[in-house]
Amino acid sequence: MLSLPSAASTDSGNSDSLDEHSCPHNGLRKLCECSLVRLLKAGQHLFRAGDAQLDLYKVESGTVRLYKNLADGRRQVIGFLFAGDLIGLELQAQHLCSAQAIGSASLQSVPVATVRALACEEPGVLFELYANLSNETTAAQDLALTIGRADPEERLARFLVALSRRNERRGRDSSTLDLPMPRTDIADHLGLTIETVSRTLGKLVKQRLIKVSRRRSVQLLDMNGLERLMGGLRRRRRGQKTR
Amino acid sequence: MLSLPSAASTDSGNSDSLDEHSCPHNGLRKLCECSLVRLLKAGQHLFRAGDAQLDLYKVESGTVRLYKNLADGRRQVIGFLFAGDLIGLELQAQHLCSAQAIGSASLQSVPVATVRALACEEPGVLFELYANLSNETTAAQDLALTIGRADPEERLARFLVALSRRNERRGRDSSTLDLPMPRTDIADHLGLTIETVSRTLGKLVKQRLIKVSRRRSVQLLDMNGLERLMGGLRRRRRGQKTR
DNA sequence: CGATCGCTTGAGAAAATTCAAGAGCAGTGG
DNA sequence: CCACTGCTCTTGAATTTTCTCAAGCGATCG
Repeated sequence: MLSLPSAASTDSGNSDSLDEHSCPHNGLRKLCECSLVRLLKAGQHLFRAGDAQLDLYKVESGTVRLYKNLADGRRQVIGFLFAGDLIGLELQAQHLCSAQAIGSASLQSVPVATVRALACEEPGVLFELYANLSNETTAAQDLALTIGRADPEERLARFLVALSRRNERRGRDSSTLDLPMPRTDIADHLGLTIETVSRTLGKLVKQRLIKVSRRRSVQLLDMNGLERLMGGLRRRRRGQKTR
Repeated sequence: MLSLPSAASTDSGNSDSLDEHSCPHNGLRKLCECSLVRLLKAGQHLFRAGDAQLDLYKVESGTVRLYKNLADGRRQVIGFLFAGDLIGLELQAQHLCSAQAIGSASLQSVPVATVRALACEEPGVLFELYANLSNETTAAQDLALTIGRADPEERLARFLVALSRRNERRGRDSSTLDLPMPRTDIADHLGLTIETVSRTLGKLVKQRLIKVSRRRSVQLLDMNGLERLMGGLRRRRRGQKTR
């Protein structure tokens, strides 16, 4: 009864660093039926960390960034959510991340109480939410791997390939990426500075792995090369142990 | 009906960077009743990334590390699991992390099929698993913040405070920590090298924030100081923007 | 007691950040 | 249509941080 994603690719770096949800079927459609629409302008917050969680959201259009802050303002972008993605799956009493629109966005919202009620009477709904939350967990863990152990080139490769795979799953062109977010967001997502992001993108261009047009559009020219980078077969330096 | 953790502390760095699960009540107890016990020796794997997920586990004793690898062996430790923690909540077809015992450990295991069956007939079970998975997600996101935006001193502080809060929740002494994992694990968890971990612990000692005994036992001498560090009120350098 | 393993410490090297311009693009209004 | 202005992004040079490499130390175990 539990519909589990058969995705489960081979090894490291397989899953999306962006929260990814397949098109809702059965149960989730029902949820959408009782939803209200919420429109956000560029930069507007959907909610902030610490706010009570009142609703579960689904992105209809636009892009939303999820992020956390340290007390002095340093920011970690946890993920970018696109059309079809669910926000607020944690169902905690209070939000632990902030969610903010990049450009203008529209979302559907369903009160958490409604979600719970529906989940109680229809187990399929809860199963689907569970599967989605599970993907979110995986994405966050992959992000930790990316940030914790990959160098800037690898981080960018992982980020771009993740976006590409996402496109693929949605049946869109996997080699043409639109980056709706500014470089600051990419930097804060990958644990780098904007300068390093810029320079590193430059390196990828020089290696003919990608092509960047008008700053926000990226062509992936060499998928194999990017995936090799992403996997982390680092040209090893001096004596590096292979465990 | 959904029993949500009322935890939800104020802001950043609130939640545990270690997967934390309150004592199972109601539903989960039932799961435990149909469990088998599995014993692991030091260093033995419970499963590896890519293995089919057959069971859901609960740590009975000992410590387990969850980790991911890049292709060349670089490792990111996602978290440490202690007695009471659940492993395998993602319920994906295949494991996406590896799980390995640190020292010897014992675990209870329940076949995933059994979990699903129980979850179908008893919604409370699924709700509890959901809440636990939600905590795991939060932990992974916090880890991303830690690794992505905190300096080594802050990372260690966050790590130690997380362990302390965990102890507190379990009703144990929150200022005496036992670190069952070697420095390599801490380094791979926090995105540092063992040398940096060692030096940074030294700094914390010199600041009288902690005391280290016999390498694996840590006394937290100044909780406020540690929490200040953890929050990230960084002595700001030159002109740092405050957003 | 010597060996091994885990950890610490130091010195030098590499990498990413910081600071400071400068370039490219978009939108505005003359 | 074209300056003008503001913003984002890129590039360069210097600095800082962390990593790397290499010992050294201290326990624990045959």
